[in-house]
Amino acid sequence: MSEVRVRIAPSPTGALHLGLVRTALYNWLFARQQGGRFILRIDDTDAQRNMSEVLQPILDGLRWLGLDWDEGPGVEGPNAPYFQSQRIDDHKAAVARLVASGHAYYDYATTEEIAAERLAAVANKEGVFRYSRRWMAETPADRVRFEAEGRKPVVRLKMPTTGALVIDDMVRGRVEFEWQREQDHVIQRADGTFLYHLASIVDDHAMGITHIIRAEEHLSNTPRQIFILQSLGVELPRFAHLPFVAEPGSRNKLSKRKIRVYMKNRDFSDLVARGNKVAATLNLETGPDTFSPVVVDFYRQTGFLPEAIVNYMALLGWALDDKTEHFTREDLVRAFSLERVNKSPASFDPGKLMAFEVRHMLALPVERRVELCLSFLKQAGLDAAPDKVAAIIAAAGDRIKVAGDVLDYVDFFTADDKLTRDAAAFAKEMGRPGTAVYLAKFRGVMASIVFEPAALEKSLQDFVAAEGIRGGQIIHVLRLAITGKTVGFGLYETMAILGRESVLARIDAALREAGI
RNA sequence: GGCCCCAUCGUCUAGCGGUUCAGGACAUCACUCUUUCAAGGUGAAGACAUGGGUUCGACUCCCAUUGGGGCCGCCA
Repeated sequence: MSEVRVRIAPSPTGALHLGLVRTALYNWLFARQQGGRFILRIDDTDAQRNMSEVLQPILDGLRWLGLDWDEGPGVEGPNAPYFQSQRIDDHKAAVARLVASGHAYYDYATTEEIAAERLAAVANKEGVFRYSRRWMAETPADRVRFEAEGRKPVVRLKMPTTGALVIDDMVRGRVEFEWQREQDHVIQRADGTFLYHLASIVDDHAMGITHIIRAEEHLSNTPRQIFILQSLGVELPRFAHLPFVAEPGSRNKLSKRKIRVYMKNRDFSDLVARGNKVAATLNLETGPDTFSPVVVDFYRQTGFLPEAIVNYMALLGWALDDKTEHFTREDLVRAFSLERVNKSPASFDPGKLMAFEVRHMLALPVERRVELCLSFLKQAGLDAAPDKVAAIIAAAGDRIKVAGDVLDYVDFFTADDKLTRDAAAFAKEMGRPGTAVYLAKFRGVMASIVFEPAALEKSLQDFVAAEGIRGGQIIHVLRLAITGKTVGFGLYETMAILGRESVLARIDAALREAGI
């Protein structure tokens, strides 16, 4: 049994799309589990410009997710080069062999002539269009004759016209195609360049790929690739065609061009809102092509945990059993199998992704969470003390779902007299009879007590009892005074984190603001 | 239009002929707890697309229909 070798072969498009992430993940898991190699090849074309600009986000995204490749850009390996555009000698040799063995031919039809045949086929309701091979050059003499007419040749596959191809797909099982439905596909253009289906399968073979695990959209293209391999007299790899990652709440393929439609999904728009909040605080670029929940960079920039995304994406089309959901990367490597990959498309559910994010975040040691949050506070220009951040994280509980959420609490670090308050809520509370007096009085009490949650709670309760009021009459105004908000975590924890000095200063500022 | 693929709660799924009036998770709803917001606790609602077979028995096997998706390029 030879070593398992799998690959992903993205074309560089400037962003790492979730669909590619899922394909990459399944390839990676399969390779790691089988002790094989995971290869990254870039299916670029000569025409592509600004290579590093369009490639870098994909490389960065894969690395961030921990999907490290054993061969490919940046690590190289024995099958270099890992860019399709640099392997044209192989493609050229393959086409030459195909022509020599009679499995491909020079075709001198013009695009207009082909179009006319296709049109006629449609008019006759023939179903499949099959090229007549009228301008096929069968002998060198034909070539000379056609060229004398000023024609330029493409190279076409001479597809079989009888029989059927049976593919034993690792996720779909037996799939059958009749050869007569297949066309004489072009594999080399008139200008000498090669087409994707030729280049891709030739590269796969040259790189010793044993399992081609890719999206379902390639299933219909498999016969022509197998024909090429068979014609070359070469061993076939196994195929596994994965279902699509679909849109939220639908079976359509997830696309980065339909963000506006997805925004109708509440979980999706919540996700975007969360990202935008972080982006606004940090002045991040929020172009729809890069800062979108369909693209991995969005998650990195808003402070998601890569392990949460990996866990969630693994379950989008695969399940171990009826209850196991929480997986670490190691768990997945151990448990994954192509046999248990589902056949039907799985729609991306932003709400469930968030649930995995929270679970993984809570499972992290506090120091690690502090570290992550600290980096966001730093990006916001705050020189926060780790102790204080740790205290905030402890008090916040699962309110900090993604590391970027810590920016909701920048008020803990702003100057005491610079705090902005929810004016309407503050005015409403201060409007209640006696409130200002209670606030001022309790300020006096706090000047001399220990600033710990338990002690603070006791003194507030004593104060409430002594004054004969209900807790709510002082608690709400106090929260508004020291945080400026009506919502937040436990009041006593909040006060303890701020410390006596800040709390007193903020109450003073609040009283001043209220004109007292 | 031809071919290929797919079909269990809103979503992700378990189920590989009988132990399932279909189990779990996310979301939803109600109640509860409560100094706010979360969280927590308790509970509820919610699915085998349809029609034929096969079988003693079908969510599970077969066929058809319907619905969804994909591929049919001198795109990748």
